[in-house]
Amino acid sequence: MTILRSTRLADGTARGIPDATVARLPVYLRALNALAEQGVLSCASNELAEQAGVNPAKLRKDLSYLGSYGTRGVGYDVEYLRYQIAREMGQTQDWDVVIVGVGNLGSALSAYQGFSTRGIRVAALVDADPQRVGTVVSGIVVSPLDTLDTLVSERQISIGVIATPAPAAQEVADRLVAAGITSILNFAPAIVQVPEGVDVRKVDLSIELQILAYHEQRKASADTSATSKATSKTTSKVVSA
Amino acid sequence: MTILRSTRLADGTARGIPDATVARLPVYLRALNALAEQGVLSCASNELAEQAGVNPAKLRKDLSYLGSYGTRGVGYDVEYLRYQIAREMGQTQDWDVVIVGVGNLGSALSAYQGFSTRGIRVAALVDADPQRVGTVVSGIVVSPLDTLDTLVSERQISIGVIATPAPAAQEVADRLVAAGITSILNFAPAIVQVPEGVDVRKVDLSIELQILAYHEQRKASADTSATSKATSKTTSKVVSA
DNA sequence: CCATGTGAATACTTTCACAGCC
DNA sequence: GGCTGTGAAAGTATTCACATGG
Repeated sequence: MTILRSTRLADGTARGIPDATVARLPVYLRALNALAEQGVLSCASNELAEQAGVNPAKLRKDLSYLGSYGTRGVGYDVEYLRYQIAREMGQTQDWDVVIVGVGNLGSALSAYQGFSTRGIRVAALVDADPQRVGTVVSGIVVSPLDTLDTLVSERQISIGVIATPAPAAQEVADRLVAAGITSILNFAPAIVQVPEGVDVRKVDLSIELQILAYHEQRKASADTSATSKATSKTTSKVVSA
Repeated sequence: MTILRSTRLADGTARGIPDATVARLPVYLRALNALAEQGVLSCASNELAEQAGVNPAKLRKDLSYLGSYGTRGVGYDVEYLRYQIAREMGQTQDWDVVIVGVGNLGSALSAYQGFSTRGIRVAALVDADPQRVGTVVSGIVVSPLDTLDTLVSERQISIGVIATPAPAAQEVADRLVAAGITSILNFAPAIVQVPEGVDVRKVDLSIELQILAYHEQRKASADTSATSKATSKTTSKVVSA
């Protein structure tokens, strides 16, 4: 809906990194971590871009929003750049999340290995089902839904994850907001309404597959039209992530 | 990397729906289904847009790429529009997917209720671990990784889902491509390289949380700068999905 | 009248191409 | 010489505002 971005902070500091760039910084971070593990100390934008799966120019433009952390004629110091991006992304601290809904998806998320190394810590699990409350999932005791307020304030939780069925999503979002959460990741296939100032990101598993199905369909029909019309140039479509 | 889009098909048919629009059509479809279930027969762009969580103008523009399926002064016929979008998205047929990797995430995906009503059918499960092969997950027997070719061709599978750990992702992608798959949804936190003509979409759970953490951090620092400098206008930032 | 459908305006993103600096 | 950092250009996406037609 509405996106207001300050290009300049109140104090006059130039900020306001474009959304598209913010979404890629974690990818660069991961690529840099991989390089660091291989013992690579320095790299050029080409190499890093290749690792990250993006165009080198885009990588450089993205990094330019953070500052000038490279050396002309040389490249980037892996460790230094890694630190700068991590700092920008707020990864110098750990972020505690609460997962609401401990079904298949919620359980899988709570067991996900990739979070800890990215500054994400699953601090609490919550479920509305009394049958699940009290059970231990991934080493965490599941708490009842109405303890959200206490959990959030006591454990300094700043991010909520909705992993419930769709019908419960809006109520859970309301409760998260009431508990003071201002960032929500929603896996439920439902649109949740939140007050201004609260960020919601949505991950919808079927939608991703539906988008792929759409492209499959187009490929298929392009093929048939190509065979029926020998002179037609078929469309090649590549969307690399 | 490279995105080539044909705005016009070989036969001259006007096509080439923008990517951003394609990504939203499933959302509209879901909203329409919800309305249909409530017994709503007709709706205006405002209502549908509200349900879908988008701007009405954007909705109308999106729909205009499909054709003129509304009635001026009235709105859209729910069932008719639903069918038109479904057809455009290739949802008049079912799409079979194979999930590679039956760990926590793969299991959760195979049990996911939301797929069947969206034209997605989990047709096969595959894992490299001999311990898992032969076990039954969500009613499907897990097959060994090297039977991919047979599975894909015999069951007409067109979409592959990678739900393995990161190090295995590239090899799995290669095998999927070798088996004839041209659409891949990758949940592994790794960039996979694929040949031209293969679509890859990536869902990265930690990245979504890292993006939220970034915004949290900005909110926090905006707050502190606001308290330290009473006259400064703080930035309000809302990104609704 | 009223809500759609759409040109035109605006905003954002990507890519190019080269000046600038090591 | 070579690679970064960045203006400028090209390509997409969103939003506005109103002509259009039921």
